[in-house]
Amino acid sequence: MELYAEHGFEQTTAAEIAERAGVTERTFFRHFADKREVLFAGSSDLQDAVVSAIGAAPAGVKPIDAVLAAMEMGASLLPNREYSRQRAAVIAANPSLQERELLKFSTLADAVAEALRRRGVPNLTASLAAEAGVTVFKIGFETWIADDSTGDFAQCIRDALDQLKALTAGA
Amino acid sequence: MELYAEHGFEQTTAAEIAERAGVTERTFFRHFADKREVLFAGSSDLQDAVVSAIGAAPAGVKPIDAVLAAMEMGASLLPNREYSRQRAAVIAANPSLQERELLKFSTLADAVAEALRRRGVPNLTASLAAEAGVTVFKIGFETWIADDSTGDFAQCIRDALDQLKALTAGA
DNA sequence: TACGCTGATGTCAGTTGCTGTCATCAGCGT
DNA sequence: ACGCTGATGACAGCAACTGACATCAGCGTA
Repeated sequence: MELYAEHGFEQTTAAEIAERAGVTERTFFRHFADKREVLFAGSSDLQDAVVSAIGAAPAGVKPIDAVLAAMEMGASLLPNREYSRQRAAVIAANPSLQERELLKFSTLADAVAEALRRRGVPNLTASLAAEAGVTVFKIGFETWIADDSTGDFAQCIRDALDQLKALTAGA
Repeated sequence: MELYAEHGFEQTTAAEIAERAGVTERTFFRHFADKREVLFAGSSDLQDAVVSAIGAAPAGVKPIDAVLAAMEMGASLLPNREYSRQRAAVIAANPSLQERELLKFSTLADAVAEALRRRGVPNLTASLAAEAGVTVFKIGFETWIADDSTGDFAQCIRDALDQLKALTAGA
């Protein structure tokens, strides 16, 4: 993060990261699949928590509500706002990092959909609920780290879902 | 596409693609930013069509309906189902290609949101409507190329949106 | 026709991300 | 003391890209 924020992602070589960490470049690539993965090390923890939260929801809870609760819970696992903002800035400055982040979200959505299906939610419904959940998480995150944001992350997510509901409500 | 489908994406070198095309490797990289971009050459056409479709919607149309119409229109620009299926299989077999596809969809969503804002749609609403539209496009596409699919692409998209509406409807 | 401009291509060298392979070495149980 | 195992270092190598320069075809113009 230090090197990426200071010199930019592309200008930072793997050798420099390894040197800063006091190891060899080869060792660096044993710990991280590639240069980008460094910024997404904790994403599997988030996914595990969200998936287990879905599984722990009481029976009878509607899919979208189970997903919302899981996302709010996952929101509490993120680092503080200042760090999140800096990390987001690094990612926003580089397309290949955006690609990786999108893949992580996509993988998360697939895992959420799978967790819903295990609860008996039909195939298409599970996929759509999962995608909707990830979308409100993403948009809620953007709102949260925006300069004029005041509320907490979970509130931002709820607001986004309310907006989505209003949007899709038939006329 | 031929080489990717035959030997796989990673097993195909840029030199081989260039040779097949009768040009130098350097020339190949002058036409495509990287190895992956070959499979996404037409994505900007799709984006342009969708964005202009949003702009052409009659005033007073609700955002979600304008987006739906634009997505149905964009659906008609894709190649036939057999080719789309083969291309999807190549992408599904390689994570880095999935990343690129996700980035294209994300860029499309941003462009759609921007087009909505030009129509006076509020910021957050525009983002959510755009994301919802891309989601139903993606899920509709998956349904369309599924083995047991019968209807056309536009119908798959409408079905996905109907499901999403049912999902987000309050109890 | 000769000239000069422009855009596309070829050539070549170089950097960097990433990988396979083998040696080394610390820790740890027997 | 011995052997096993997991982590690391050392090294060579491949392939994706990039920058710089030369070449060449086409094309308008004097």
